Amino acid sequence: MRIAEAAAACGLSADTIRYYEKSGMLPDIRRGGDGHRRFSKEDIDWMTLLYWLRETGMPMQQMRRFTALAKAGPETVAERRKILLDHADELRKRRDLLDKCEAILAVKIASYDEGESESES
Amino acid sequence: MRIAEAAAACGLSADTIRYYEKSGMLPDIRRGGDGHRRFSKEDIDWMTLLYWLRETGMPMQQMRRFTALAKAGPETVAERRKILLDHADELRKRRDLLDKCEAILAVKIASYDEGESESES
DNA sequence: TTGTTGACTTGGAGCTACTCCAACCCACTA
DNA sequence: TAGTGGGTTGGAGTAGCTCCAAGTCAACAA
Repeated sequence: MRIAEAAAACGLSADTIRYYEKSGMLPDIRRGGDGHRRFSKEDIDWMTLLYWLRETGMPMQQMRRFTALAKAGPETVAERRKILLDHADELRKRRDLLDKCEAILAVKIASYDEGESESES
Repeated sequence: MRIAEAAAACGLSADTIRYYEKSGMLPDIRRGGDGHRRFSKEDIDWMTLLYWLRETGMPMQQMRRFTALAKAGPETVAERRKILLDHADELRKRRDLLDKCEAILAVKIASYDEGESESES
């Protein structure tokens, strides 16, 4: 699979995929005789996971660590598992944040509705 | 109120407050005779709102627009209200994203638990 | 055979939203 | 008078992309 198709499949842009490769966040990607990247099913799965991790704010440093562990072999599963568990924890915190902000916005919007042409806060 | 106290009160760092001022995202901040910024209760309220908007991913451009409207006077309340409503919508989308990612992580973690020393994906 | 097109390559510049730092100023206390 | 603790500005550095120029290569059309 070429980079354009891979990008469509995993959600990352072609530019981002190249950037992630340079930054050591991808497994070693095969090249065709033309020097172009060829992505396997496993590569796509990996990038799809990275897409979700990024989309929900995992820092690149952690993604790099995660990739390094995956490259190192199956004996690193425990640490990889912990990284994902920690991230799931982060997600819950972020959701709480969103909820709190939603409440604040609701109050602010309500103040616009009431005050209408008098409050300036 | 000086900048350190203001930072503690609104959640933004002193550096970020200065940066936001330079970038036109704050109302005009008073200065004391020493040239130092003095923040009013209203300034703090404004920055606290910005803190939440940023924390939940509102782009600076939109915050600038929002500030410009607030400076322009009460006849802009309708548009300000719309900005906040739109952002509340964004928050809901982001929460859906978080939920989806949590589900994906759960599957991945489960695969680590089962495969334990055989799956490599 | 010779363009032309289209997908890819690399390296590097530009962007957002900070964050940190150097160099400086001023008020106050010991 | 020296030191400390606040603040000031301007500018450099960072993360994580995103875009672009210049080039390569394969395939197809005239």
